Amino acid sequence: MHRVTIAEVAERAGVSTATVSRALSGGRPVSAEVTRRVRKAAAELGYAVNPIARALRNSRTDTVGMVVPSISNPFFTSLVESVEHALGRDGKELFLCDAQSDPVVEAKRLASLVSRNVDGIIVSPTHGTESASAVLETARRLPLVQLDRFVGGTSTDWVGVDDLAAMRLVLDHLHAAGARSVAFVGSLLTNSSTEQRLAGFRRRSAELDLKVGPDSVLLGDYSVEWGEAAAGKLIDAGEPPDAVVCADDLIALGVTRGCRARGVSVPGQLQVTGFDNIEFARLSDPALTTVDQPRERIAAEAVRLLAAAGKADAGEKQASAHIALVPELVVRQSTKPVG
Amino acid sequence: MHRVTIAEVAERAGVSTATVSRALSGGRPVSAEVTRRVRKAAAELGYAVNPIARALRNSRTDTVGMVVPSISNPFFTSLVESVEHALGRDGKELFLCDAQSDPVVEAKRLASLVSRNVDGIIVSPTHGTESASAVLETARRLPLVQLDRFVGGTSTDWVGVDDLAAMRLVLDHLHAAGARSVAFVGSLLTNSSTEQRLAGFRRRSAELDLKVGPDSVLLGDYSVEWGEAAAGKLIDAGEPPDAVVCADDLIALGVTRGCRARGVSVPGQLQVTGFDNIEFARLSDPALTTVDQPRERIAAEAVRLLAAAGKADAGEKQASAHIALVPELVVRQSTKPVG
DNA sequence: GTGAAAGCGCTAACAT
DNA sequence: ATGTTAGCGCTTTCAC
Repeated sequence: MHRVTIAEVAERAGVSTATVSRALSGGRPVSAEVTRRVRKAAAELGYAVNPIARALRNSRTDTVGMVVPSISNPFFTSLVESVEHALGRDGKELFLCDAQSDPVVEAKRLASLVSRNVDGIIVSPTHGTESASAVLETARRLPLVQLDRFVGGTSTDWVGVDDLAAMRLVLDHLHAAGARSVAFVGSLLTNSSTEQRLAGFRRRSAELDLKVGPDSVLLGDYSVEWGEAAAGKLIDAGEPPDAVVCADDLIALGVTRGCRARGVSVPGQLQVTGFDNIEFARLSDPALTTVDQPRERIAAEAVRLLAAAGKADAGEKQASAHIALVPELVVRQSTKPVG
Repeated sequence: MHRVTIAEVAERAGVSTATVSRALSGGRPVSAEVTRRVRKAAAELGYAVNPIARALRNSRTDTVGMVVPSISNPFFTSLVESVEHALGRDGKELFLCDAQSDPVVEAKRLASLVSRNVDGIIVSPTHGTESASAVLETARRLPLVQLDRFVGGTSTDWVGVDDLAAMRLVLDHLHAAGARSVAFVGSLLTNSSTEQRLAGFRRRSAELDLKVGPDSVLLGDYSVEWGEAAAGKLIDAGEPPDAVVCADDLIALGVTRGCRARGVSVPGQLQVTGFDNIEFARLSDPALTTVDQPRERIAAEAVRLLAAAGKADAGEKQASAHIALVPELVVRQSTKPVG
């Protein structure tokens, strides 16, 4: 139950601890013969570096921290998987934290990651304004990339999807599928995703001359329950729209349920679209037409930015990058087929 | 961009570094006056302990590692949430790792957690046999609790659900709901969950004199796709059973879809049950009758065992505990109402 | 109750 | 190419 240290390897190989360090991890030249002896000794003893000692010495941990708003939201877990893929290629590990949709918890997690000397942080902020101070403060101390969502003063790197382009795809499709009046169901405007998507929705629906009734923009939260409630409001108010555009798939699944509960057929009487393309979007009935986020690409860009920031770190802050990737529309059965 | 150290706090408070350490974290007595001065100095400087230095010194990290088979399985993410709750109460943090359903990745993650000196590990092994060596090896070095699933030689602590009791609940319900022939759809017998559940299924169906056809036990993996395929096999073979018992909710959702695709009504012609009670079990149509796992309780027990093992660690290994909690049946619309 | 000093395991200067 | 040594920031004897 005793941990093998570098000193024991050194003794066994008949060299100094410095040489062991260099032979195993160092960039510095060590003779082939010695390297071989050291490797052998290390293997025999079952030596593994102590990352804690190394981190204390190097102030580098080869670990990236990630904070997501909610680990139970399938979109974020799929994003986590993609980030792990991308980091794996660089030999880095991921320290994942759940903010539990609470900016206070989020701030704690960020502080904890900083104090643990992670090499960089990937965060999708829970709240558009309340998360701002913690995120910006963290960004002053460490390389930080915002993913998907972002907070107010966008002075940090960000990677996400082009929400405006996404809404163009969605509305163009609905227009082609015969919709003439549309509604939008999102979360309260406390995060950038809904904000951007709503802006895109308004702009494109105006351009296409799609009617948006006065009570046709409903904001709640990212949940099935809210989608269900929103569908109720739209239908019970009379004159429901031809189509409902949702800010994420969970909401869209709820809207679909709400419609069914009230005997409104989807897509027959009312078309529904989602956003994110989570697995259940494909599995629900009717399968959801939605916007597919290029997760792997998003994750890869984020990891790249983080690595770049880590290197440039010495040479003071460089200009921050905002990378908006263009998403794809996945057409399924919750919207009408287009000629 | 400079990190405040204990030395600076000491200087400002006019005391030694040892005193600062004792005043802030130590159990040792420090005069009230000095404590106050130290606290003040620390606050003014914005001091926060460096967990890495502390860990190197103490070989304790106040961090627990957790490894789950798949972070995209909603059951495991909900379990993670519960574990976080339980740990939060002890002021510990969670280092979460995804094994990507691969024993090789799992072994790497376990090794990494060990080398990072986490105080203990909670793991739900991906594989009943292939995970065994890594899990047992890890358990020799650190307090370790298996959650939900477990590997072969159960010489470590384990917390989960009483699968046999669960199957009794399920089959008793189906029997009361009029089913006379039943089938079972699970994953290959490479993990304890399916194994136990299948054993419980066989025993109770025999006791109740429920018919289990020769081709009525289908094993694949924990996925919607497999459930769908399995439903196809059962139906296409002719003489489908009255009810299909599934080893988890994802499979059950798939079976339901498969039935619908073939025009078999659920629960009219065929009843379906799941296991876990993930969120989508409630949301699917028809809503799924399933076994609810007492996640919070499972998590709390796991954390308690880990803490106990941590303390007892000095006094050599104590007997390991196997805690099987009794689950509840949640009756919804995928089974027929009972008188 | 408080201070001085050693040392956790590692790596980067600085020798040689 | 290799060895010697200092020190990352903290806690904990051991003195007083």
